[in-house]
Amino acid sequence: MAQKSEQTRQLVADVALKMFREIGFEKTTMRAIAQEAGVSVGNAYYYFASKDELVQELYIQVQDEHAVVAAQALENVQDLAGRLKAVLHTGIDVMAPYHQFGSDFIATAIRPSSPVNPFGEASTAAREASLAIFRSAVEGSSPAVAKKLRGDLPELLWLAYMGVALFWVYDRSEGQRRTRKLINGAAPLVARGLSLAKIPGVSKVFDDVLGLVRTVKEDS
Amino acid sequence: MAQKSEQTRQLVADVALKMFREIGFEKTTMRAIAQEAGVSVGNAYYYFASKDELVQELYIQVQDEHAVVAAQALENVQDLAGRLKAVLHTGIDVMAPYHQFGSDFIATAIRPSSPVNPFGEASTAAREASLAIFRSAVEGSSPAVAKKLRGDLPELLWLAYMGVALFWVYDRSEGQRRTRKLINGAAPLVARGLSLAKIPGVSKVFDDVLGLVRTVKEDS
DNA sequence: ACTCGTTCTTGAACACGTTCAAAACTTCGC
DNA sequence: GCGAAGTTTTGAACGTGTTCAAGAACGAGT
Repeated sequence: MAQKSEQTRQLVADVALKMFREIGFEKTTMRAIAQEAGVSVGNAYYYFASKDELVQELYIQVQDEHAVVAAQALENVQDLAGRLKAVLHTGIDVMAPYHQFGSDFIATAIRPSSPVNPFGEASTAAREASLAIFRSAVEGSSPAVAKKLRGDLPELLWLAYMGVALFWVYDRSEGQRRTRKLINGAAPLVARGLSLAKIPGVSKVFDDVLGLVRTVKEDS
Repeated sequence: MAQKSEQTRQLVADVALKMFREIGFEKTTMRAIAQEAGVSVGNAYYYFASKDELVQELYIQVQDEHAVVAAQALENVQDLAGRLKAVLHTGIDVMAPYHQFGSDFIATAIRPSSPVNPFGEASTAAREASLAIFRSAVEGSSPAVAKKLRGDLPELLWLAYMGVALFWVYDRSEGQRRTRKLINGAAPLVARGLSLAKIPGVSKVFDDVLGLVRTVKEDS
C-alpha cells in the first residue's frame, strides 16, 4: 500500500483545498482542517510548516492544471491575439473555484517571505512552468512576433498576466465578466500594438523599453 | 487644553507609526503599542478598530506629505518626463522610512476588506489626493499632452505608480537604487510613447486602448 | 453638591497560527 | 522475537489580534 505518511499528507492537503474552496481562507482554520481530516493540529504541521504552505500546494495544483488546459486550448489557434486569449482565459478558468478566496491568496502571496510569492525563490518551479506557457504562446504564433521582441515578450506577458489576475481578484461582477471583457479587449490590442514595431519611430521606443527592462532586471 | 480624547488618539497613532518605522509591522504588537503609549490594549482599540486602521493612519500621512513635496518639486519643471519623474521620485522619498515594512503594508493594503486598500471605498479620499497629484503633473506640462489622452492619463499613471510602488517594495538593492533607475528610464519613455499618438497607425491603437479602459471601468 | 448620561478606560477572555516535548508507532538488524 | 533508531502523532502551551462587560472619569442641569 502507498506510504501511510504520504497518505496523511495528501489527506490534509485535500481537506484543506476543499475547505478553501467551500468556506474561504480565513474560515478554514488549522484546527478545522485537522478535525475534518481526523488528525491532530500538530500532525498537520508535521507535513506543512505553515498555513501558507497549504496555499502553495493550491498554487502548484492550479498552475499544473493551467499548463494542461492552456496547451490544449492553444492547439488550433495560430494568431497571437487568439493564443493570448486562450492562455489568459484558461488561467482564469482554473482559478475560478477559488475566486472568493482570491484576495487572501494574493495577500499571502505578495509578501516576499511567503513561499507562494510568485517572484520568490520558493516558487521558481511554478513560475517557470507558467512562463513556459507564455513562451509557447508566443513562439507558436503565426504570423511570427518580431524577432527582437521574442526573447523578452513572454516574461512581460507573464507580468501582465499577474496584473490580470489582480484585476480578477477585485472583479465583483457576476462570473467575473469584466475580467473576460478585459482579456478579450486587451489581447488583440497587444497583438496590434506589437505589430507597430515595424514603424521606424515606434521601433526606437520599443528598443528603449526593452533596454530599460533588461537594465532594471539585471540590477547592476 | 486640547481634548484629552484627541490627545490619546494622537499618542497611540504616533507611538504606532514610530514603532512601525523602527521595528517593523509584525514586531509592533498591539500590546507593545499600548504599553509604550501607557494605555491599555482595549483603549487603543477604542480609537482604532484594528491594526489595519493604524496602517491607514500611516497611509494618509504619507499621502499628505507626498502631495506637499510633489507640488514643490513640480514648480520649475515643464516637460512631462520631468514632471513624472518629480512625482514618482518624491513618492518613493516619503515612503523610504518604511521600506522594510513595505511588504507587510502591501499585504495589508491589497485585501479588499482592508480600509487601506487603495482601490477600496475607505480610502477614496487618499486616492483622490494621490490622483490629484498626477492630474496636476499632466495638466501643467508643456508641451501639452494630446487632448484625447488628458482625461484618462492621470488615472493610468496613478495605476502605473502603484506598480512602481510594488516594484519598490521588492527592490532589495541598496537605497532602492533599481527603483530610481526604473523611474528615470520609464518617465521619458512614457512621454515619448505618448507623443507617438500623432502617428496615424498608432493613434488608432491608442483610441482602442482608451476605449477598452473606459469600457472595463464602467462595468456595464 | 448631587445625579444622570455620555465618553473613555480597563483587563480578562476568545480564537487563531504556531511550537514542542513527549508519546505512539514503524522499521530494521540481529 | 527484541531492542534501538527512526518516523509519525499528539495535545497542551505560547503570543498574537480582537472583543466586551464592567467600571472610572467627565460634563451639564438642577
